[in-house]
Amino acid sequence: MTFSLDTVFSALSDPTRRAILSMLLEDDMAVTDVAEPFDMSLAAISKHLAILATAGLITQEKRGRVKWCKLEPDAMRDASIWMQGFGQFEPVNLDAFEKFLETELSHEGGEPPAGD
Amino acid sequence: MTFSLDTVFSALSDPTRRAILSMLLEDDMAVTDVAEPFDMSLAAISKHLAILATAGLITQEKRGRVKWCKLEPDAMRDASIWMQGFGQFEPVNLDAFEKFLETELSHEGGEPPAGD
DNA sequence: TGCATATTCAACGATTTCGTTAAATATTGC
DNA sequence: GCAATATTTAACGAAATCGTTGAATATGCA
Repeated sequence: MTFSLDTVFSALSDPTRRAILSMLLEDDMAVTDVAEPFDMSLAAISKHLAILATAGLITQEKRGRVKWCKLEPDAMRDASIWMQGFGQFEPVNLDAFEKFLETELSHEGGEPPAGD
Repeated sequence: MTFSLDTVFSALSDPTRRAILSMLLEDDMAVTDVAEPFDMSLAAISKHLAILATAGLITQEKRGRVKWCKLEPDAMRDASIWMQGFGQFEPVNLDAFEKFLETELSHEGGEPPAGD
């Protein structure tokens, strides 16, 4: 499944939504728990989550009365690649490079990425 | 100079603006020439360029009565790094890696980039 | 000086975005 | 069934976004 650069970049342009994505990096979370640290109504957070879901950046699965939010970083792939087409982002790409190698090594076996 | 993720992602969320950035990948351009392929008023394009400039994604320099627009891909650096923090976007990072090496080599002498 | 070219500014309207509050809808568990 | 919990929906308002048109403003050139 692929999502438009429009919706992905637009979703990422809001600081609340970026903060939510960072939180989900740690673990899946229920809507209420996502909302907790923000000084904003639950309804507002619910809408932010809907926007993230539309962009494909998260998925939501309802178990019982709780809706769990799960990060889907693959949705950033196209956007990330698009940006990479513009160049090299000089000094810090050394970090990116290290990270690159790191992941390459950790993947050693070359397990196939979960299909999307 | 660093620009906010808010403004960068927001600037990138519009297809017209992304198209403009792609055009500028080829060469610097005057405002009128940027506008030419679009089915939109010159004033509208002028505003899009202002948004790109505010985000740091382009710079504009007036020479005579012509304002030249220049791509500033470095402004994407922070945003790109932020995204990389979410993962590795597997297959295509090989391309990114090749590009990385390529630039490393082409920089061999280490010419200082024009200061900004 | 005066006209053409290059670009922006100002005012406007339609639409979207971001937040609010209050009410609706599930779902759980006694 | 009833109360508590989890989440969304609806209606609203303020502000931002995206485009338009028409008038300014600079600059180049004969």
